[in-house]
Amino acid sequence: MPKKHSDLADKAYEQIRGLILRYELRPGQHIDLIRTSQRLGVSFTPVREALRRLAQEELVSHIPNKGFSVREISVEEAECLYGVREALEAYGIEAAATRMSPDSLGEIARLSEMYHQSVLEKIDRKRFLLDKLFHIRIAEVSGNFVLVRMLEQILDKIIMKIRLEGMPRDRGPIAYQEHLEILDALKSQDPRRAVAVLRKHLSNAREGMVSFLRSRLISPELSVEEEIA
Amino acid sequence: MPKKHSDLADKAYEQIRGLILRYELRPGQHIDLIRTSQRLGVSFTPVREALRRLAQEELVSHIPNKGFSVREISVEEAECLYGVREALEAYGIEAAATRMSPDSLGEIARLSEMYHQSVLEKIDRKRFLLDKLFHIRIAEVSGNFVLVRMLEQILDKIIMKIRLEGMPRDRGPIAYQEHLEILDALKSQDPRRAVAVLRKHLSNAREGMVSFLRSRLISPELSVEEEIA
DNA sequence: TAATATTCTATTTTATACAATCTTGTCAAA
DNA sequence: TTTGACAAGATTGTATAAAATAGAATATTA
Repeated sequence: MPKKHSDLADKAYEQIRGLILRYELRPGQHIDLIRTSQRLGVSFTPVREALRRLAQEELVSHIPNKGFSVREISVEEAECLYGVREALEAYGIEAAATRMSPDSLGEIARLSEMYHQSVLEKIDRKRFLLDKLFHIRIAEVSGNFVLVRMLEQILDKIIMKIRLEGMPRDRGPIAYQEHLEILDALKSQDPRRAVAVLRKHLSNAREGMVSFLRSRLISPELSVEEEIA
Repeated sequence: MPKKHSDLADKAYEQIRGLILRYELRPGQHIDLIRTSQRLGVSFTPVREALRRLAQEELVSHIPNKGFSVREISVEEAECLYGVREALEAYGIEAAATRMSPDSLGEIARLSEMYHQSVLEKIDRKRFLLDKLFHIRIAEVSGNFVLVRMLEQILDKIIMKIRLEGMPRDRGPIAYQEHLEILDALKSQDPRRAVAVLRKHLSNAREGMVSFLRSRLISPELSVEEEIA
């Protein structure tokens, strides 16, 4: 009988990571060791090791003698993340464009349609996941597994930021159209066009994100004023 | 004020990382918890947490119930690393080219000359460090700190691989010339040329590395014998 | 003899107790 | 208001024991 995970620290890592990405632990929130280990039904030791890993990954921050907390991603950092994302994905799609198998193309087309569905249904959680998968699958075809791993971490952080703060409402359908263009470039095995279309797609997305985040930046102070009044 | 609880796990992390990058712990070697914690003069706990972090960073591998060992980087992975490196650095230098201050340019020029010195002196350790600093400083000017952190991790792994296995002998002086070309492109604030020259530089370096590693692949036993002797 | 179970041992992993240290907030004195 | 002592609570590090596991050694079976 094969046991799935016999590594509690590993399990704790996956679980806490999930809690963070699903906002059951919110950015800025202190992560209480006792509470968390009770929640997961294990002792401190594996939880602590999990948190160290997450700190290395920069999903949580650690201040010596003060403990762990869920990392807050600033607008500036989100922009940096997008910059790196563009560089990585552009490289990935260029390599992938000439290696696309019919199977891969089919899979990516399928993901596009599912993405479209989630846009129509307005289910954010599903939509962000499918968007991520669309981009990851393309990167995977490049054959560069180092790239894939890094991109996953980048995307998770970007999603963590924008899923909390929100995005322009009309972005979804446009993104779907852009996905179709990317797919089309991939079908015609045209690396240069694929790169160009992808770059356009990502720069649009970044623009939307940044302007939206900056516009929101004014309101939290207002709410403080409101509270005083 | 005596600070005793100032994060031993962090210190252990830095120390073990150093041991790995300096080959005092060799790729493939099992990392004994007892021995290592004695060596660092601390108990298991901080060492274990450090190793978890290093596993997350993929400098050590972890097999449940078997423990930790220094990661071995294959030729394929080294190629992947180089691919990502090119993508990241190309993006970085493009952003940096228009933001170069005279100070930054001076610093980078100085690093180039020190690199040249280390090539002439044939001190590998110094040479690899200065090469890394040259590339990192340029990336820093981009202002994208996410990029810098990722690049540092990539470069450390590449260095870890090629410092152990070796590089073509004549690569040093050529690399120096290429560094000068990069510097020149930066001085003239020409992003496109900077990117082009950098890409050429890195693809030359990758070529050299890959062909050298593949040629060594035939006689790995020999090299081990030599190193022991 | 070969294949398969079954101990056994060493190591890793987890849990827990405890001490040392650090942070923070409180309260009184300046 | 500021300062500093102090207590309460949390974090960190150590030590140690219990549980789980892998790998080797041994025994059993066919």
